[in-house]
Amino acid sequence: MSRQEQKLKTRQNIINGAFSLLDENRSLSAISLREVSRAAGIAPTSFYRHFKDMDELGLTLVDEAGLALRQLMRQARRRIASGGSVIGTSVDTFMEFIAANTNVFRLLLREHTGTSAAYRMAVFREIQHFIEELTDYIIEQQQVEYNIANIQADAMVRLVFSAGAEALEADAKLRTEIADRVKSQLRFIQLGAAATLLAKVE
Amino acid sequence: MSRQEQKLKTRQNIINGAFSLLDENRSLSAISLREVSRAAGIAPTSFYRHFKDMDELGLTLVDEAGLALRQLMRQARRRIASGGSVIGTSVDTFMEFIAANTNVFRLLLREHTGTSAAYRMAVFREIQHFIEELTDYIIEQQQVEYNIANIQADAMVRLVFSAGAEALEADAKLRTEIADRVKSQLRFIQLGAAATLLAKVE
DNA sequence: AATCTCAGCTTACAACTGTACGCTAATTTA
DNA sequence: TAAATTAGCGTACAGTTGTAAGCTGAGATT
Repeated sequence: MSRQEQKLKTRQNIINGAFSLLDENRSLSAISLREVSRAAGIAPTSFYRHFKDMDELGLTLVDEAGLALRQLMRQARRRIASGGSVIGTSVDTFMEFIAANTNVFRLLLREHTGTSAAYRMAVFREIQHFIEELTDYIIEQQQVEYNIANIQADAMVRLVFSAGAEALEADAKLRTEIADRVKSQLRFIQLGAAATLLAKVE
Repeated sequence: MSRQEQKLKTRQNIINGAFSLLDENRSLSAISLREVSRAAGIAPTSFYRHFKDMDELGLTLVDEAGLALRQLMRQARRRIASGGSVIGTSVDTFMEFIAANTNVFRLLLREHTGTSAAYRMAVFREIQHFIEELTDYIIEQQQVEYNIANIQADAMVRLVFSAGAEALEADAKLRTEIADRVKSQLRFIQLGAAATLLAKVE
């Protein structure tokens, strides 16, 4: 194996090791450089050959999580395109994502309100990106003006994320209840936004 | 001063000291027993005369925060009763609360998705309580059935909390923008819920 | 083949943590 | 007044942390 390949592999070991430590009771600020190194199978000081410090690793992890989020959005669209209700399919896809990428979602959720301003802003940017994509989609689908679509998308994303947070700790049965509830809530918003639009046209 | 009085005072010093440490970059799990003791002006080991461990102190802090939340609800009601729009007044009162009790709100927000299951559940209960109160209020005001009122209240509380999180890091100008946006979102939900109700009646 | 580069290692240290143990001094109780 | 209780203190210890310093050996370059 070439030197470059080996280095990339170790880097990935560090990233995977870090994600594996981010379970239900550890946040980024609670995992130590030494732990991550241990999980990656390297000496603590070797960590510095790959990342300046834990903050740099943390931002890398947030980036990876954002990437996963964008893939999620693409998958939801694909499913809707091949015939599915927009709200129902989106929420179901999101819930599946959470179940399959628990630690990734938890990272976003936790660092969104976490103790590092840099992480908070990084997560904030990823979520804003998500909202913007949804805004475009709503404009396209419902022919609404940007402002209303954006407010609507913002509310929807916040509710879905909040429901996701609750779903993280719920069993299968409770999860479908949570999913049903958030679907109702998204419909309320859709209806309300449409009504507001009509009122403006009059 | 009697022994009992002194003890209560020291206990309060510990609680206040802990709150003062919970600024924008420290969570409950990130403040140490020694720091809290230092802030309270006692020796580290004296801490144990008041709390079994940091977890017990943490739960006490969450309780205090929940108390503040209930007072907030009462104040909003009073203001609405003396002539104010429900949504506008509620949001404004909430935003004032956040500005005046930043660390209290931050505690709730952070521990809601934090690393301790016990804290998460404690905060969850406080928020549920908040949602229940709002549900009753909506039923009373809008004569809606429980189920719809509860889903509506749930969405409203989640959006307001989420907006509050954003407001924590915003300047005055951005804060009013956030407040305006969340007001629009709450109106969407109100309209949507009402429309859903009508559809059911038909 | 000789030299350079560099990922990873070992050792070391100062700083901080929670908490066990036993003491003191002052209030409370008998 | 004598005895009991207890809030708070000082000392001590083992465990963890980040990271500085310098070495090694193998891949890369010339």
